[in-house]
Amino acid sequence: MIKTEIIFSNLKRNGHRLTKTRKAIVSALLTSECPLSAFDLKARLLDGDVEVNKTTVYRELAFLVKHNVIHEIQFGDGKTRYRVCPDGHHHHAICVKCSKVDEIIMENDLAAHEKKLDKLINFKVLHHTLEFFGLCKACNNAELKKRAAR
Amino acid sequence: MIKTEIIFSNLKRNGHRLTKTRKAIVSALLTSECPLSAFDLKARLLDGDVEVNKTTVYRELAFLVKHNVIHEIQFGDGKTRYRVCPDGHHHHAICVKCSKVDEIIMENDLAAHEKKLDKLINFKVLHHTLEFFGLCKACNNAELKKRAAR
DNA sequence: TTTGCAAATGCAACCTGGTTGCGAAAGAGA
DNA sequence: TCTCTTTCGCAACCAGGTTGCATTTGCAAA
Ligand SMILES: [Mn+2]
Ligand SMILES: [Mn+2]
Ligand SMILES: [Zn+2]
Ligand SMILES: [Zn+2]
Repeated sequence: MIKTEIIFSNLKRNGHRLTKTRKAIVSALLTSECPLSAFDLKARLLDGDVEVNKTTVYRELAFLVKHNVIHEIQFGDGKTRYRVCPDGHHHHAICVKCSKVDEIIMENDLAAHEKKLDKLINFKVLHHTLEFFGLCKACNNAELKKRAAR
Repeated sequence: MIKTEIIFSNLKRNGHRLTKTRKAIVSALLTSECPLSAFDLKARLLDGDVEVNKTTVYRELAFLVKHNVIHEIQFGDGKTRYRVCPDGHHHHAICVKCSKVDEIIMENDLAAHEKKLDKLINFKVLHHTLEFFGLCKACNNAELKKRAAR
């Protein structure tokens, strides 16, 4: 069974409706290579001939977050982005040129640092965010080429 | 020479004016125990009988960021916060209850991880953000007491 | 000390991302 | 098909932040 079907049947099983908006948003987020903002999403739905009001988009996103289907990501540019909940915790490598986003999974995450925080200042970590900003392969190559041409 | 004087004389030396707003904002950020939003700042200036228009606050903050006196911090709640540039790179431990913010300096930061990113996916890291969200000592103690009382 | 000018300020209007109230439309089980 | 909710669209709203423009102010040269 593909991921879309799993999500849809879980929602159904929990007594939620499968509206065209709901299906379209989940599908769009599943097929997107990077997290989407509400605005991005609205545009994408329109590409697939599903016209939805922005209020509906926001409400549907809130619904899907509440039911653990998707989650929010903040890149600090004032726009909340969304993606389908991944199987595990991870971070992001965000290209400052083209905005491409890669998921980063760390073998030994920051558990040791979190324990240290507890010991040193009695701070009990509930969660953390770690984002890397820089140049993706393509953008870095482009940059190098430009520099070589001079 | 105290930090305030160093900052003021640097600004002066670079041909910038020392307006009452500028001095008040730098002083407020220097004495604040945590990063302040534009709104927080405006309120604090008013406490010190310095009334400033919000536009002026934003413009002054932009000026100070541009001249490396302060820098922005994003905690993902839609408000940009500001603090005086610290001497080095660091992270934050943010209490989800009382919003207290502690600076965290890591002995061996994430340089190894950044190198790995380069090797594995050719991503050139320019900078990163790492924030820990959880309960500060006081809030955690309060929580424990509450639970014990039941 | 006065004067001249660029830098800084206040105000009103604007922008963007996101939210709310409410009546109308549409899922889905009976 | 009927009925009960959930969901939808619309218009109005809110918060954080920005812009254009006319006025004021810091400060240094005269
Ligand atoms: Mn992690
Ligand atoms: Mn670091
Ligand atoms: Zn890129
Ligand atoms: Zn706290």
